[in-house]
Amino acid sequence: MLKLVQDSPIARKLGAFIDLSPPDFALLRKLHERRRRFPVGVDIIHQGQSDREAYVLARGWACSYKLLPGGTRQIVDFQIPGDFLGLRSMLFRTADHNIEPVTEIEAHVVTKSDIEDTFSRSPRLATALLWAASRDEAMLVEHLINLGRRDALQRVAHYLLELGARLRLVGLGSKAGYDCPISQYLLADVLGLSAVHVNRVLRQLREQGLLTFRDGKVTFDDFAGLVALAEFDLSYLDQDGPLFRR
Amino acid sequence: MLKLVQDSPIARKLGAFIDLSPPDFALLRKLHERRRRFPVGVDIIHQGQSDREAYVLARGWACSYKLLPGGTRQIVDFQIPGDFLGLRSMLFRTADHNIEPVTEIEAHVVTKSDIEDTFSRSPRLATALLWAASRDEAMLVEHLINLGRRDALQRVAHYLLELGARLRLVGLGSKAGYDCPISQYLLADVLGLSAVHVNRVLRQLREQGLLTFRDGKVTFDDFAGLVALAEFDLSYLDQDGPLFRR
DNA sequence: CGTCGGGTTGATAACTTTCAAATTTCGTGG
DNA sequence: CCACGAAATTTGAAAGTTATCAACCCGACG
Repeated sequence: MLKLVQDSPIARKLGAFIDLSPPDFALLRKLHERRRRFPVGVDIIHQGQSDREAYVLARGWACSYKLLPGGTRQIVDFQIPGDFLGLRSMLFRTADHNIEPVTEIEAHVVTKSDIEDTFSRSPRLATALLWAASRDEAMLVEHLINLGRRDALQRVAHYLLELGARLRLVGLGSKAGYDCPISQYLLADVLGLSAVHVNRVLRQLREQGLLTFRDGKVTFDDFAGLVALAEFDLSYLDQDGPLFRR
Repeated sequence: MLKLVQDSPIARKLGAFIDLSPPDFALLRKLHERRRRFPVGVDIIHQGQSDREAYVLARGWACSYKLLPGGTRQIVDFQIPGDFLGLRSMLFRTADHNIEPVTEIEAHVVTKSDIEDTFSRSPRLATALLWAASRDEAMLVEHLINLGRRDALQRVAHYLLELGARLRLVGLGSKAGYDCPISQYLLADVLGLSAVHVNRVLRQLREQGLLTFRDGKVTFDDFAGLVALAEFDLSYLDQDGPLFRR
């Protein structure tokens, strides 16, 4: 069972920041008690809602998004195993965005008191949580830059590379590629492009021998070339191994 | 002196979230001890740097940005009095972005131990800090949506409205308008547009009687019309008065 | 004065969206 | 096993938005 916890996505991720101690694992194990399953397509958190519960994604993919009056939507990001869902809405009066499973997902419930417990019992783990939140924000910033200053080709390449790096961190991908259950429509909504254009860009990347996205799999055909094209520098992910050691 | 602290931008801002108690003011007053001045145009934090110090902006405007290999840059956001500078880079191995004063600024130094102190001595104030951080992230998300799904006209209108709302919160603006020391070039870099296009859009907004941005002043000529055009809904700023009361 | 940064404007080029339609994929029921 | 319909992908053509390039203007300042 302890081994199970060590292999969980959240432990892998936090373990990249601090060396987790046995008591830390115990706290994490407690998180694993309340596991809940959610079907595809039904919001698990939605704008305006004010219940105070967050989750750690254990299996499957989700996405956080906001709907605009015009009917369009912007996906803020996809969440993969080990990511938090709705941590910010726990602190706000009302949730300011929606979260929806992209595949069937399983998630662990995190309550406000869990967080408070963690903060009082394990400052180290608390630091790791803050680091995780900071890292989420850094990804948000990079995403902002993607939308603001990169053209569609770079944008697609950069985002798929980032997803790859995040998945590697939790053991779900490699430099060869990864399973990616998102449609071109979803990719369009996260990248601020139209689905049609995403399709064209994917073709271009494929024809240039850089990457193939087909049948729910992203394959990096030329990792180095892709990194160069996207000007991808993963230092913003801050994942070069534990910063604080025991 | 106590009065001075209560009127400080940071106290005004946090006061919108919790009713601050006298001990809270005392802690905030401590923050006000180390005040430092920085000239225009010289980075106070830059990418890759790893000293661990953050600031609370007391006077003037700053901006956080990232440079891209091509020579372009994306401004992540402008910071106004009461905002934190570099809180995230304190937690990261190395800063992942730059911060540069837009005007001459004065800022209060915040160290890691200040934060730890606050967390242990005043859980209420700590909550307020987390709220402030969450609010920053919510603004980042809204900014992302701006870049991803709004055209240039809405984008400019929305951002200038947001700045107005933020400035009102710290007593530096009204629904009539505010002083805004940023050039059209800077506005272009924060909105992911070219300076030329920003100029055209500003002209359009002016000619439609919506807003005037001239001589360092933003004037809302038709606040309601502007809100409608930008589909501006400030609930994401979560500033409808203290959530937690004493 | 002369220069320099910021603002303004016009013309052209590039990129991306929109609209429309064909094709493929895939789950489901016959 | 095949047929069918819905959803996702693919492609072309036209329209729209924004960037780029190139001037010109203006006030601040040495």
